[in-house]
Amino acid sequence: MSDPHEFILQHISRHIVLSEQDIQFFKSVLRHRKLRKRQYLLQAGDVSLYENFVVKGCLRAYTVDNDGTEHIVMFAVEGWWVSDLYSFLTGTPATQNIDALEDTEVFSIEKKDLEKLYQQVPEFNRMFRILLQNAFVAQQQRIIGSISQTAEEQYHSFITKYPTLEQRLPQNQVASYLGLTPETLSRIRKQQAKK
Amino acid sequence: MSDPHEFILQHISRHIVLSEQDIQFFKSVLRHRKLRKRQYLLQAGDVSLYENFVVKGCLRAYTVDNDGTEHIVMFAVEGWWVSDLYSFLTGTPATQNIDALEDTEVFSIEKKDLEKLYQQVPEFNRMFRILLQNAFVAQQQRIIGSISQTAEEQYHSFITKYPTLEQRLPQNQVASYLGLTPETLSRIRKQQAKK
DNA sequence: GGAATTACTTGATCTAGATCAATCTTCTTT
DNA sequence: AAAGAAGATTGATCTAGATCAAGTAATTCC
Repeated sequence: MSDPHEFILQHISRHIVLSEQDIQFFKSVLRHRKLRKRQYLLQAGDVSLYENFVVKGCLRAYTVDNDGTEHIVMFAVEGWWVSDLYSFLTGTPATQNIDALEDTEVFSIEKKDLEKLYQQVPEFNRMFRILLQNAFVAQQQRIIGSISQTAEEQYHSFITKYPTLEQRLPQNQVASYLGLTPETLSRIRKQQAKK
Repeated sequence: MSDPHEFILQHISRHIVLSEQDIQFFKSVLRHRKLRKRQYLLQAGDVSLYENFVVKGCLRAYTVDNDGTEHIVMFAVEGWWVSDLYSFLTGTPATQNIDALEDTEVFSIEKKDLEKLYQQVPEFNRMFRILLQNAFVAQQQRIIGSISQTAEEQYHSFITKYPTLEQRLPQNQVASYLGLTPETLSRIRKQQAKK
């Protein structure tokens, strides 16, 4: 499994079955890239030209508001796809930044190639349909949490849902994902330690 | 366009092209239903057995928290699809309620039929992939708004994004969608009227 | 068409979480 | 291994929006 192609093909085979020919074509559109920790994969203002699959490491997509505060849109670890989808679909400048929280390896697919892929191997429509359904459900839950739960409840949901992420991420990144300040999250953790 | 089948077929033809045979099969899996205002399409606790397309009227999907407060997950007007997707996919009891804010007509597709549809007319994978991409983008924006904007900013974003919905919905429903109390929304509107 | 729900408004008060500030700890990088 | 940067903690204070309460305006429905 040290071969990165092996890893992505495994992932895909969970949802669709590809012929040897399909696999060859798919591999041919993948561009393998390595990012150092803190390196950008996408900067707000540029157009998101690629859909990216994380092979190793961890990325974050985030926006920066008027007073310079970062707000995390999503994390992407091994097996996740990430881009600024709106920018990718429309060709308009990205509002999101994507950078590496750890040294990271990705496969990137260019938009034109992805379109070709959908045509030549329509099964990929099915795969992304399924992945997007799952993302849709997760996002709805995050929205409901965000509008109906206290900070403490949201944090608790987060660690139950993503126990490994919680281990792996700096606390301030989790705070930003939840829409809290690092101070508030620190206090919540202190509280919980008592129990 | 008074024929409801005409309406849904029009919508679908924006994304995919169907043969006469495909159309016949598609129509055969649609169940047309009418709901009175306030009538449930789905109650939390029941399994979401259908994916529903709104032909006429307006639905809301919402959860109810421990103190009985409702939180709106989404609205669905003409041309939108709605279900408790998690329940629909997994067969587990729904956490969401769906009911009618106006007298409403929908087409419902049973899960088994939808699966058959994906098999017999794989183009539907493509269509739902595209619709889900759009939903993904919209939900990301809602999440970012919710964790980074003030109540006033969120309300402003809402009316710019959904001007017709804003007209059509009771104010307290909009408040609930935004995660605000009706009192707060009322005060925001009063503020804005001054300007 | 009038009673009864349901929706909206306005005021007074409260509170969860933000902000500001200072210190401490843990990683990075050389 | 030491210096610097980034992350975490703790305390004091502030504030946006919630809650509680009471009244007014719209709808709904017999």
